[in-house]
Amino acid sequence: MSEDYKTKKVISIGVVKELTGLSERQIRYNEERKLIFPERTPNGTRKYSFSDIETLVKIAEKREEGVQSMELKQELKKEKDREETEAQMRKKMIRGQLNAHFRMNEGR
Amino acid sequence: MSEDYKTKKVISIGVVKELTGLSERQIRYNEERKLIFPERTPNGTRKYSFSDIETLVKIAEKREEGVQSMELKQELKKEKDREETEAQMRKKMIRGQLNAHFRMNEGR
DNA sequence: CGTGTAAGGAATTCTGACACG
DNA sequence: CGTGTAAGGAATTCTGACACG
Repeated sequence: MSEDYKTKKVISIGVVKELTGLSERQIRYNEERKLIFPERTPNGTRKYSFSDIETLVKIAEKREEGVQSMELKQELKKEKDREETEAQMRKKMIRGQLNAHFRMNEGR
Repeated sequence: MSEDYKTKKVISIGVVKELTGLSERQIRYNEERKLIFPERTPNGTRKYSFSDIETLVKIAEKREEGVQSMELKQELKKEKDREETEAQMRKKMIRGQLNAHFRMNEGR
């Protein structure tokens, strides 16, 4: 529980730089544009997750194709919405199965 | 591939301190005793994985019970050996299934 | 054995700004 | 728009050592 290695914000900008090949400037710029949302330690140091790193790589690829921040933001939002919809679907499916299960046992 | 969030060494000692509640001294001491193996950045900063953090927590619990480093080391080694044995078993099982599969199709 | 601490240095990260295009 | 850079400050991390028990 609460041990989601992929989304936990524990990585400092130096490591993100290594892992993505981007400059600190580029990484911070994507935050300024509201494309990623690192957390801050009490003293203000940014902390990123592996998920953030993946997003940064995707963004960098798109940018090379000439895609601008506004469009990137909308693409990311769409992606997020889609993921949330899928999560909802899974929940409903589980609920449905549970209901089916209990109906099945009602005849006891 | 190569995206194992749990074992990738990307976390600095400050974050490890937060996540485990241990002091830097305690964290470094466990390395000195060869119980954990952080990597180093080019300039010498230690980098830990989520897996290291879990190990540290386990060690801390044992230590409170009075277990010493030598014993801890042997326990950890046993654990590691067991995991490796399990990995071997899985490989063998897969190989066995593949063999069975091909034998089945030999009759064609 | 395991842990705290003061010491001094080296590397990291942060912000706001100017620059280029 | 996206990115580089110099500037100055604040916080992090490192090592080797002395201390206590």
